[in-house]
Amino acid sequence: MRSIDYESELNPEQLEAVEHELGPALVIAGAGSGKTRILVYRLARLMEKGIAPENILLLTFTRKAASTMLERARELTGRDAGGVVGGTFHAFAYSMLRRYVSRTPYRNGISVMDRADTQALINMLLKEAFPSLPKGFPRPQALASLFGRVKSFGQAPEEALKRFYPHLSGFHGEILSLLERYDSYKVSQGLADYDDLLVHWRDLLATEKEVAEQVADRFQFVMVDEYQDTNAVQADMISLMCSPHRNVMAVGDDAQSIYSFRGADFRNIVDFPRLFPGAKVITLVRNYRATQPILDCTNAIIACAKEKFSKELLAQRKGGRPPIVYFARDEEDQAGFVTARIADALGAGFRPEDIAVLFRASFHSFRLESCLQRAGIAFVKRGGMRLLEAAHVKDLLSFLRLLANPWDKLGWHRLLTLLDGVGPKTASRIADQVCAEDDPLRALAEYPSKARWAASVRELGGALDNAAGSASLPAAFDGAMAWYHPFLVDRFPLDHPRRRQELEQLAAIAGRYQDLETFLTDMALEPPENGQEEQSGAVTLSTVHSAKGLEWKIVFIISMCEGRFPPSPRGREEADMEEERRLFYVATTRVMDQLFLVVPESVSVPGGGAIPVSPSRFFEEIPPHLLTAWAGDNRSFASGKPSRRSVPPQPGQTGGGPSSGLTPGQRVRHPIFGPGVVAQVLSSKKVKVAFDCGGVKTLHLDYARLSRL
DNA sequence: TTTTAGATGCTTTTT
DNA sequence: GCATCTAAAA
Repeated sequence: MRSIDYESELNPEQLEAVEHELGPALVIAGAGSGKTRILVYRLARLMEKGIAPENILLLTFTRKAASTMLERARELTGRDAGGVVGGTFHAFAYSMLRRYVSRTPYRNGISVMDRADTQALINMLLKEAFPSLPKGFPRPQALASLFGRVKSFGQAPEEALKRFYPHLSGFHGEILSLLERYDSYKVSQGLADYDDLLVHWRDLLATEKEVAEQVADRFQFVMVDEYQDTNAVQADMISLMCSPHRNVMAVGDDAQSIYSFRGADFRNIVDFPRLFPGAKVITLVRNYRATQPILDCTNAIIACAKEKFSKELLAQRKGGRPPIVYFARDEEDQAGFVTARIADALGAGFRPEDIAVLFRASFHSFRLESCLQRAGIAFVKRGGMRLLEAAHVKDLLSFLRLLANPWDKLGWHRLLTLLDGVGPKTASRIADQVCAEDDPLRALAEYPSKARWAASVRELGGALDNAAGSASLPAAFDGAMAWYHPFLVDRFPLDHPRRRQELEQLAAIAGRYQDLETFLTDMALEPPENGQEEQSGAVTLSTVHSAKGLEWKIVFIISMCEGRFPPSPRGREEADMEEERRLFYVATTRVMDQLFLVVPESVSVPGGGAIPVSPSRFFEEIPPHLLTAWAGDNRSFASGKPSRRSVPPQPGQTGGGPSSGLTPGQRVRHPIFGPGVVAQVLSSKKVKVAFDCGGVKTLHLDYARLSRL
């Protein structure tokens, strides 16, 4: 076994956190300050001190984070850390609920619903309650997120409604009764949505003293990662599980709280010392990831946050270059710029894995994706539409789900409506009839009807019945594929080969499972990341949310304009802007060496066409001298020619163009660097400007949007 | 009455 | 691209 020299491998603050043994502790770990390192080393240290792995609980944001940390702890100590229970709050709560299922409202098993199921169920109940939706009543999607919000608030639903949805006050009664029906339906059908897993476990801990004691006894040391993204129910859960021994260490960064839309409240982290009086608070600000010019910028961004634990990151690395800003004419130009710079970097010896492009919302990268494809640059995309949410995957999973639970009306509905001539009405009728039987699968196979769709209905029943009898999960999967394939081709004439491939990927994943139930649960709780995730030789494209906790040498943040990042402020509150700022902070703290901020001057709108947009408001929060404007050519990668930029002169601005008429001494304003004076005219396209904020910049008039003062 | 096709609208972010 | 809405066809 290797002995670890903690003093030399950790800085003093890290060491303090790692050596912490008993009692509550809160570690405020700034971005890049070695947060994972602390958790891993502390895990190792606890085991070294003789704590049994079984007595340690590690709650993380993704299962992957947990398994990575366990693996690293194992490498560090040479001991098996496999006894440590680690995973997401949801997965942990689910496993506990299963253990104590007899004490829960659920009689038999619990199956986990994913978002699509949740949506479908709400839709069904909504239609039952209101055959036609009252005017102004929230739509199914809005209702689903409302329910989630209300339940993760952790208090009486009425209170949550009053607090978060005052504008719906006219419907509160209806919403509450719908919520009640939704909850009781799930219990009666053995279903649980994400929030139910947390809420039921919390309730069990709160009401059954014996359970709480047993759990506290089992998990004597609890570590919580990403504490800033916990919601009220999760905080309750921690408090209930840890109150006997108080050996809980929460690690997080209030500045990186970006999940309030699903009930996370960064005040949890601020309140931790109050929840656990006497908690040791350790703050880590030494940043090992980036260089000071980058951190000056990120510090400036987060300094504008209204509520936070104040801290400034300090670079431990020397040198470095400030972020580079590029103004793109439109999204095509933006894509071309990023592609060209990526090609440059690859040419300069960077590996594709060193590079990432980040954006606020998944669809922002569409243009870039096709541009990269044309350029022959491989990429993987994280975040956005999950494999599981694609229609064809849902179809196939519905088939499998019916094998596990033949009374799953939602599954029936989905499959039956695929059949020619069967719409929602017919599907519901058949589902109701079949579900009343002891063996719904067989009942469908023998479904008596003379309608023109009767044969295809019986065929579906036969396929299901057949697959149900198959020996293994892969065999059942094959059965599902055999039945589904004709529908796949019919429904997706354009891209069914691609979709088929995805289904085969899914089949490969399913092949690793013994048991159908486990497979389905895992799919809901920890969906596979888009296919071959850690694929080497590929640049990463990612939403900012999915980039949390990761780092790259070169990072591009694209679509840095109003309406994209932040998204249109329509009906949004200041609190949302605070979260947007934190999100921007998360994005900028992913970078190690070079950060590019790309600002399109126009973006395309759904109907086709483009509208002009202004740079993101967050630029106003960064002192201009901390940024550099891109001064090189933008070679359009596809054509190999410099892209010709003809920016139409905008009101109050000098257009690009040779006759910009700027002369030394002229006062100008730059959207980012602010006011300044022209120091020297280098060519018809280039001028040197001395900015009032200090700093002389050479600006390319095609790129810089200078306005005369 | 039910189904379907065709148009429209609308897109944060995720366990 | 997807889900929902609307108007025409079975």
